[in-house]
Amino acid sequence: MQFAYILIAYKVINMNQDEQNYLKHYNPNDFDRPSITVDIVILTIQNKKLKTLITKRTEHPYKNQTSLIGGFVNINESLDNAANRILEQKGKLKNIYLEQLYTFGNPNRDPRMRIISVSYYALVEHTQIKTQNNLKLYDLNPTTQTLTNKKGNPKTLAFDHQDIINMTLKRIKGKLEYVPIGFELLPERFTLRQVQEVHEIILGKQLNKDAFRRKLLASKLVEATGEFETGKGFRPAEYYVYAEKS
Amino acid sequence: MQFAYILIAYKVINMNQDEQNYLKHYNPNDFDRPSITVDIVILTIQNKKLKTLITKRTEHPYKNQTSLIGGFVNINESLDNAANRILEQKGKLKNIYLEQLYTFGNPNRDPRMRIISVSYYALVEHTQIKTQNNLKLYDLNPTTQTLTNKKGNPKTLAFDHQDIINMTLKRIKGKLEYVPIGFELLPERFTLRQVQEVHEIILGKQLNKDAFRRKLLASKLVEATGEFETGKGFRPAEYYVYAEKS
DNA sequence: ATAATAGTGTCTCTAAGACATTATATT
DNA sequence: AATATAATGTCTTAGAGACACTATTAT
Repeated sequence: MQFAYILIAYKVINMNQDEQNYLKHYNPNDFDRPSITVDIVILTIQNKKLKTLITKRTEHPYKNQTSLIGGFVNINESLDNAANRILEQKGKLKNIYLEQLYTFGNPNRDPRMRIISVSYYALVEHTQIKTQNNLKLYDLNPTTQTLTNKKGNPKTLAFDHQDIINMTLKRIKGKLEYVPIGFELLPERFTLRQVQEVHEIILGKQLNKDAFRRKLLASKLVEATGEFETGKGFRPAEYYVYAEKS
Repeated sequence: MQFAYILIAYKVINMNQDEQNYLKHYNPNDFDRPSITVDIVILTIQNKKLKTLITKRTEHPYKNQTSLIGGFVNINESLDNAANRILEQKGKLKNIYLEQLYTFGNPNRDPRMRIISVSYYALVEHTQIKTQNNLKLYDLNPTTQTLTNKKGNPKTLAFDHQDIINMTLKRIKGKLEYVPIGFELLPERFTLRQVQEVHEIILGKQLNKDAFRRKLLASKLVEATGEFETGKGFRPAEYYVYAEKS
């Protein structure tokens, strides 16, 4: 199934001609190559808890086990495009905050063959998520890094997907410590208290309210709208919007 | 050159038997697959300047142009192992601090075919580097992100290797802002002034001496040895060693 | 003695934390 | 009016920056 081509090296005055010739005779099948997948940790916050969107595998290997949303990278699409496509096709999510995390390449991480996984994490406002048969939100405890279903039962994941989740948590915790990134988890208009809540949930610890507000306002990352909450039995908080750095 | 296998799905009581059967009929050649390389940004500090180890390509594409040290990932080795192997074979460096950076997967980043590059950066003490014909240290200005050779002439890199360098600089600057990571660039015994110099060189700005010392000592990351510099025309500084967090 | 840097001590300034006070909605 | 939280103001505390001063070596 594999052919070996003999490459004849020669020098010509015109380097481009030389290079073109080389490329014409280059056979990509000369080497064994791994397959590439993209796996995505989709995070959201619902009922003041961190959750992640998980699917159930319908095929071998790890059939019927829970796993991250993922799929193979097509030969002609970029990694980011693949992640967005898979997010749309398998996660039913479009235009979502997405960031590349890490590439997992242990030779035995998939029993079928050598598969390298480029992992991403996505942050989504929870109302955008449409759960269905095969697409469920599980609680993710950011401190213990444990996944539990609605009944509170712990869930183990297929492949090395738990490692991917662990690294995601480490990464976003690290980011949160020095820059606020929780806006993608909130609706377009949010109160300062909500931003603090997101940070507290992910970091797993209480934060100082006054200092948090001062720092957030000083960062100029949020902008007051002049609009206020309604329906709460206490003084309404002002709504803010995310002001992308100009 | 590609065969399509027909997979017959059937259920058996013994799931493992079922899965084994599936794997037996699984053909990895059913899909087109990209090739995977590892590319490494090797950084060091010499004569108070940041430098990077660069090679000259002997083959097409980008023949005779400068590029990062890199190579293909073997089908049975992990990404980290591949990086270490390539560092040894092509960079003549062993047991070096190495960290995965980012995975570049633009479909057109290599004119030969689809090649995805998992990039790493390495930090090395400069005396460990053996430069030779095809392996040279070039100055890397951490502010302008420009590469220059000994004569001060700017150098352009093959492929998207300049992007990889840019991201490396961004990453290590970000890391340095909140945690000292420069020890890998220094000899085993170093003075506090040397640590500060490393930070100043990479960040491209002067740092407060008193605050830097206080913070570094408070971090418990360094340990005094009781030994001192000699041969300097002024008060000798004490040597410290890196004390890995216990 | 001089030059040059190491290392320490102290004052100032900034920002985080703690706490008190006022403001404003629903019930 | 009672309640609960929003938002602001002030005091305290911790740490960074600035600066001065002493220590130590080679020349």
